[in-house]
Amino acid sequence: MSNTKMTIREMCDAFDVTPRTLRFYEAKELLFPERQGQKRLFGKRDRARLKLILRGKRFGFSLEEIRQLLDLYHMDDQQQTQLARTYEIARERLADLEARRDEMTEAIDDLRAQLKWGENMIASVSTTRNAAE
Amino acid sequence: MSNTKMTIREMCDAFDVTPRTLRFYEAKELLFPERQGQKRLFGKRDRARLKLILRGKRFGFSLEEIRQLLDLYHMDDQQQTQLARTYEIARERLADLEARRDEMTEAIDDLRAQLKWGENMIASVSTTRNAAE
DNA sequence: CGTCTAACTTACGTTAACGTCAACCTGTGT
DNA sequence: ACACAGGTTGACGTTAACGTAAGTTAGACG
Repeated sequence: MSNTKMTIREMCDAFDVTPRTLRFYEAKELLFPERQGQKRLFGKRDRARLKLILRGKRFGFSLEEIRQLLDLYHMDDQQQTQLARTYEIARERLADLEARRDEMTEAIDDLRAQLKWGENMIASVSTTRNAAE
Repeated sequence: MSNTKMTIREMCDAFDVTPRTLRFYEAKELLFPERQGQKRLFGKRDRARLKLILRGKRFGFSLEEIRQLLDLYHMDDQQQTQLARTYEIARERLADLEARRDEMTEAIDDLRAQLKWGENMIASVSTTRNAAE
C-alpha cells in the first residue's frame, strides 16, 4: 500500500537512487526515516520529501537550498514564531521559480527558432547536394 | 560597441564571473577567445556563448551538457554529415526543456497552494493567540 | 630604465554529492 | 549451528567546478 513503511531497497527501486544516497540525505537532515532496530523505515512523509528533493535537483537547486524548501512543507506544528519569516522565504522562492520558468520559456523559444533554422539548412543541403561541384 | 572585442576583465564585469571561470571555460572548450599575443580577446560569439552557459547553469545542466547544447548554436558551416543527427539531438533537448518547464510549473502550483495554507495558518495563529492558555 | 598593472601559466586546495570498500550485525532458511 | 542475504556504520576515494597562491611576462608611464 501507499501508507506502508518501505525498506531502503524498496525506496531505491521506487525512486531509482542508491542506498548511499538515502543515507547521505538522512545525514544531511533531508530525510528522517524511523528505526526498527537499526534498520531504516521510510514512511509517507519521507517519500514525499524525497520526491521534492529529486525534483529540486532537476531544477539545479543545491541540497542545502532544497533543505530550506522542504522546511516549508513541514511546518505542521510549532514554529509559530518563525512562521511569518518562513512564509516570506517561501514567497521569495516562489518568485525565484517563476523567474526561472520564464527564462526557461525564453530558452525554449530560442531553441525552437534554432530548429526552424536547422530545418531550412537540411532542406537547403539536400536540394543543393551536388550543384556545388 | 556591441561588436568590439572585450578583455577578460570587461567580460568579468559584464557577466559577473571571475577570470578563472572564463579560463576554465576555455580549457573545457566552451569558449574560444582569440589571442592577441598571450592575452585573450572575447568577441560577440563568445559573449553569446557565455550567456547561454550561464543560463544553462541556472537550469541545472552540467558544463558537459551545456557544451553539447552550444554545439547546436554553432553549426554555421561544415557538419553537413552530422547535421541531421545534430538536429535530432536538438529536438530531444527541446523536449527535455519543455518537460522540465512543465514540471516546474507544477512545482510552482504546489508552492502556491502551500502559501495559501501558510496564510491561513498565520491568520489562525494571530486570532487564536491567547485562547489556548 | 625601473616599476606598475593587468594579464598569463602552473599547480595545488576546496566543496558538494555521492561512490566504493571493509567490517560488523541480524533475521531467515536448511 | 551455519551460511547467507540485506542492512549498517565508518572511512577514504572521486568528479565537477571552480578558488587561490606563486611566479612570469608584456605593455604603459613617469
